[in-house]
Amino acid sequence: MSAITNSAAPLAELAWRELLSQHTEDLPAALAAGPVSAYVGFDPTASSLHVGNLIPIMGLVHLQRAGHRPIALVGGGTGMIGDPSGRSSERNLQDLDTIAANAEAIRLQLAKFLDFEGPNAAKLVNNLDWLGGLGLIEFLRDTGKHFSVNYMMAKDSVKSRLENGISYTEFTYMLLQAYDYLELNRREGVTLQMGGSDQWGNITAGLELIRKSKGTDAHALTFPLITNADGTKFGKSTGGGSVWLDPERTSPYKFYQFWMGADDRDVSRYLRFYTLLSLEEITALDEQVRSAPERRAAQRALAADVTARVHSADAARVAQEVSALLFEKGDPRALSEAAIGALRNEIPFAEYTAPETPVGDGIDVLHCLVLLNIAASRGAAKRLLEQGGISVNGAKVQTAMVGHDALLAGRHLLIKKGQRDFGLVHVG
RNA sequence: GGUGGGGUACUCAAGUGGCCAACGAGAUCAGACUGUAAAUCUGACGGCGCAAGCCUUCGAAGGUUCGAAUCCUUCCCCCACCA
Repeated sequence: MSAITNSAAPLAELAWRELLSQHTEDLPAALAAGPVSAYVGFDPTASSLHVGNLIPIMGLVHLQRAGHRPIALVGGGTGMIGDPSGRSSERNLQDLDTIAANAEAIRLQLAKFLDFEGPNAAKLVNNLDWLGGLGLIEFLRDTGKHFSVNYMMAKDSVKSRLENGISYTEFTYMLLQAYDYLELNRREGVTLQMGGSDQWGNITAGLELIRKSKGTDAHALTFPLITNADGTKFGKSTGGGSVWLDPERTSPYKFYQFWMGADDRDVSRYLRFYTLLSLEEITALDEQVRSAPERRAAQRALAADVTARVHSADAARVAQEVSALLFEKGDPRALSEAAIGALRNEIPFAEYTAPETPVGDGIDVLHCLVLLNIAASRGAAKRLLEQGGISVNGAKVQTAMVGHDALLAGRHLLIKKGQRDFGLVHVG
């Protein structure tokens, strides 16, 4: 997969994909000169990466495809400090065990994107390995000495926090990141660090440190911040929660649906960002968005591609089939028992248990909504019902009770909230 | 340590003794319209409850009062300036 083709190619590729924010001037020459080792850092603040991390991951992927060597750094050490970049308030510190567990989980997720075999095999490192045993005196002598406070205060990440306060700990973050870069430069010959555009300041601090301690140059590259056309934050599901790469947190079906829901105005960019489809293929899909937007061909391609990469080709196929079942087939009452069996694994499912104080005869739909976690409380469920937001087996319902005769094959109820939130209940 | 300002629901932000579950905006959810899109309009938006109503909330704990987010006391935290 990673035959060395044209080492300078990734820049051209990143450029047409609109993934370049800024980079150091002589980076093109460095990439053209031969394989380069490049790294991106990931914060182990959660036990899973989310779709917001995909851009830097894809950056590594493109680099590796062009024959360079990608290194993913898990911030087991820096994660205990917290990066002030892009944040308005102080972080909560996390304990060691949590961070170690998170770092390991993230490592496994990254392994899905990068090739760890071959001449330019990817590598995973954890900065706890060198930061953990770093002494304060040593750090101040060798690293702190190279930075003036004036320089540090001029960085955006610090400047924007001066009004509301920033702890000494977070203030020091950029030095630790700089130290990481220097350390990787020494250990692994890394000469390129990449990251989101908010990382520019931290990355250049690293360049500074390498230049001052070793007298050699290194490079920086940043990716643009991703925005949605409607101004909302990228990477939030319709429920407002993050879209995670971990199937336990965000099911493959939900994940697939997240991409299916992409705005027409965004989908072309997302194809460039998050898939490896060629410019020709994407241009063809763009054309389809223009001529037949209602077919959502681009969204389908996007969802299928990303789901397959993050989960598996199988998971993507199942998500696709389930989506077709829920959105494209006519009457749920015609669903076979086998089809319902497949749904059970993909959408929220609950065994029905009668509420403690039954309101009437039959099956209590409000209770089902609570069981399925589709509604937070019975009161919320009731409001949804009153507003006509609830369908059972494809038909709107206005009453809280449905008779047992409504049950589908295998005694199930298919419940829908709004346009696209489904749940399945089995009545024993 | 001193002086002044501030801590209100997911976020921003009104509210200075009863009309406050708390103005408004954003976010979110639902409905109409649609294409699983956008925009627009409508409604909902602390919890429980069919309802009447009950319960919990305005940094924390006490107190005054028939009644407090609003007044008093102590404490915690943030910001600015001064030392």
